[in-house]
This record gives sequence, C-alpha cells and structure tokens, in this order.
Amino acid sequence: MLEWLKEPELNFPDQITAGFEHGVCVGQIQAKAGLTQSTVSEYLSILQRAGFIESKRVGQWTYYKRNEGAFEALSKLIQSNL
Amino acid sequence: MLEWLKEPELNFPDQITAGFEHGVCVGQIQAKAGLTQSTVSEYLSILQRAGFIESKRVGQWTYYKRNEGAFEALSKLIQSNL
DNA sequence: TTGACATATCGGGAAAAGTCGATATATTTG
DNA sequence: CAAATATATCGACTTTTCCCGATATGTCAA
Repeated sequence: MLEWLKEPELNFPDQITAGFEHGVCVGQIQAKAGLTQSTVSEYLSILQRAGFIESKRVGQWTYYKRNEGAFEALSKLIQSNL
Repeated sequence: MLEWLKEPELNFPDQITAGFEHGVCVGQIQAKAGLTQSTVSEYLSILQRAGFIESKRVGQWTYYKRNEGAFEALSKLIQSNL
C-alpha cells in the first residue's frame, strides 16, 4: 500500500472524486488490496499511528496519503544505525 | 545482536580466544542475549542465511561477524524504494 | 576411543500478527 | 428523520513468529 501511495494517479486510476491532493480513499485501496474493508481500515490506521501516512476526512470519505518526511527520517535512521 | 557485532571488542570483552578477526562465538552472544543456546544458534543461522552475517568454524567454536556489504546494499535498497 | 565442551537441529508450546464477519459511527441525500 | 454509503471498531479465529528443552553432531584432549 505504501508503494501504491507513492504514485496515486498511476495506481488508483478509478478514483474519480476530485484530485489526489488529499490522497486516496479507503475503498480504492481496499479494492486493489483484495482484503476486507475492516482489514484495510485497521491497517491504514496502524500506518497512520506510526506516522507513515496522514488522513483527511472529506465528506463520507477518508483519504490517506504518504508522509514523506517520515520515510526520509526512517531512511536516515537506517543509514546511520544499520 | 547485529548492533553488538558492529563493535565486537567493545561488546564482547570476555572473549579471550584469539582476536576478533573471525568474529564472535555463539556462546558469547548467547550470554549477552540472555536467551537459550538453541535460540541464539537458530537466530544466527537465520541471519546467516539472509546474508547479514558470515560464519567461520574454528575448532569447536563457530564465529560470526557482520557482512557489511549486505547492510550497505540493504541501505541503498531502502533509500531508493522507501 | 571416551568424556567434555561448543554448536546445530528438531518438535512443540506460547505469544504476536494477520484477517475476517458483524456491528457501530459518521456523512450525505431524499 | 430514514435510507444509503463510507469508514472505524470489536471479538474471534488462523497463521506466523518466538523461544524453549531435548537431543544430535562436531571437535578437542586425555
């Protein structure tokens, strides 16, 4: 999922509601993942708590997008401690 | 354990048999880890199969040391794909 | 070759992670 | 407000991972 969210336009061409400035909504991710709605929702919330993605509620949809800063920080941490 | 093996002289001052050119022996790692011999042995063999450490049998001892190349490769992979 | 020591492998139980269906909550529309 | 839709949460079950004791293998020294 994190890979997918690197290029939302490419990986979620079916998302019609507006643009991708807020990210991708749960339903789109679920469809692509082939897991149940509850599993995907929980997974996304874990990633969010870990700081890797951010969410924005817009109407009845929740959009998730990557928090690139977290990945940069992790990359540096890994580089210096691995 | 991987952290420990970055500085064997510092982390395993009790190892007396020769130097550290071959790495650290299982018993030393086990003592520091506080896990059973079998657990540590299995763990080390997993890390070896994954390519992160190398082993050298010297007499009745098996010495393990980090394979820095694997860590560099992983670091690059993470950097470019994260 | 036998006994002592170091390590490896095996089988199983406990803990953690992954996944699901059912249901709750939130939002929009009529 | 009621129905429809999207997402979140809960409890249970399954799968995977972790860790152990017992035992096997390999090596050294007497």
